[in-house]
Amino acid sequence: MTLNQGFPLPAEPDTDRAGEKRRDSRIQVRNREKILDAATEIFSMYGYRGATLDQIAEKAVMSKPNLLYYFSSKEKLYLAVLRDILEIWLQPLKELDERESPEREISAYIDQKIRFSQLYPTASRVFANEIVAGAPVLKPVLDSYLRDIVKKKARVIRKWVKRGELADVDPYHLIMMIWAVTQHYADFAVQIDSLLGKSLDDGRFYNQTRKHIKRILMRGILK
Amino acid sequence: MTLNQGFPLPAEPDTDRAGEKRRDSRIQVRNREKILDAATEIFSMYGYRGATLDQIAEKAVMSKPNLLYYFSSKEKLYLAVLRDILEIWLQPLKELDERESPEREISAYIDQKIRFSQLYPTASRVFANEIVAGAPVLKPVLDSYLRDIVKKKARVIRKWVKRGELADVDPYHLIMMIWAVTQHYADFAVQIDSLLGKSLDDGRFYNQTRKHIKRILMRGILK
DNA sequence: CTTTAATTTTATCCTTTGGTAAAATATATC
DNA sequence: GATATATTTTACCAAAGGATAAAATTAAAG
Repeated sequence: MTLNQGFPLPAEPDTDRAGEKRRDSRIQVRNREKILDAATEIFSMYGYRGATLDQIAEKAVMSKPNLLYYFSSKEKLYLAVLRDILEIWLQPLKELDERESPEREISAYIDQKIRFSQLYPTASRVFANEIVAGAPVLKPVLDSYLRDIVKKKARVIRKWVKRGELADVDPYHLIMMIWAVTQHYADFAVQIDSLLGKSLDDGRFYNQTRKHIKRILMRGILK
Repeated sequence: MTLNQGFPLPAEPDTDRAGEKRRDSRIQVRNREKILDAATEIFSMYGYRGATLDQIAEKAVMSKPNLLYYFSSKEKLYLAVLRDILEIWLQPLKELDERESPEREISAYIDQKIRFSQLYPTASRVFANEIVAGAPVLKPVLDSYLRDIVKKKARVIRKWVKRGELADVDPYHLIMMIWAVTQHYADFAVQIDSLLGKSLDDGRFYNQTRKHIKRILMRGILK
């Protein structure tokens, strides 16, 4: 468990293979992708420690040593998976724009988050797993990168409140509330399936969910 | 991974040791408790597969074979942990009473859920882990027991809506929204700590959180 | 005190797992 | 088509992990 030696998130396209010649042959790209997909699925079910390279290799239809040819260790592979996820996970928040109305912006934000849950449920679960586990790898990123972005966006929300366009809500709690609710539909999908027999794959259910979340939240925070 | 052969949840006080003599000596009780506590903590960090008996034994200050003297397998231990958790997890929902006002009842429900997050954050994380992993063990319980309770309580909420005491909300989405938001503070505690340097252990923060959640949600759903 | 039963320790087993070495095969370049 | 390079396979290894056996110790009962 000595995973984590600082996280080279933005920039640095690839942890492995620093400064090499002729990278990314056709077959490289295809196999790396195959592996990352398989790894995402396995990590989402068993977490970092619980996942095994054998499982991942099997899911990627590839021998274990062959997998290790592309990612030289389980840790490197996990980092690569997390890096991919973090990028798409963070994107939407950055777009909150104070010049627009909170109604429009927060609504759009919720849309994007629920979209993410629909499109990348397994990725969301890998992320959830990592955080629930205490973020052994991502902690540094949360403490720096995420912290900064959220602080910035909290300021935006506070501005809306001051302008009287929003009820007096705490920006941090609001953001976390949106995260909690939207991610729930990906992370706890099994539970939802048990209760309703539905998932976000179902377009009708997706829209119903989206609208419902938005209705309650927007009603709760708009003046 | 052949965990799960039906879940003997309500009733059946103990999976192991069915029908034995002289159970529960002083030392038995103490050690079982010590083990369950340690196991909860380890399972919450690594999930079922990722946790090891060595880690659990170490945390319980006990040799591995000694641990296995009390719980004859990792699986049995996990089941025991989950059973304990499920019991306290489910309790609050059962108490929703249609004869009272939704304002009062839902408010109380949120209070209880956030209380749970404060009192048993690691337990909450074990549960989260299990669900995120696809509920390999709890699926049967979700499909039967939980499903029934939630269905019943959905009816209560629907009644409130019909009576015009509540906005036109979908009961299932509402329940899940409450789950999502309240559990978030336990399950994603590291993230919250990164962003705010606070946790529900902090009484001030606990109350602020509780009130904030309630304010937004209640505003969102009351007429 | 003994004697019996419960608890703990020590030694050990077999399987799984992350990872390596080196041979074999396929692909690309000239 | 020969040569060099990239990819894949086969055969392993050492450590970790769940579990058992049996001896040693401690606690309980008479």
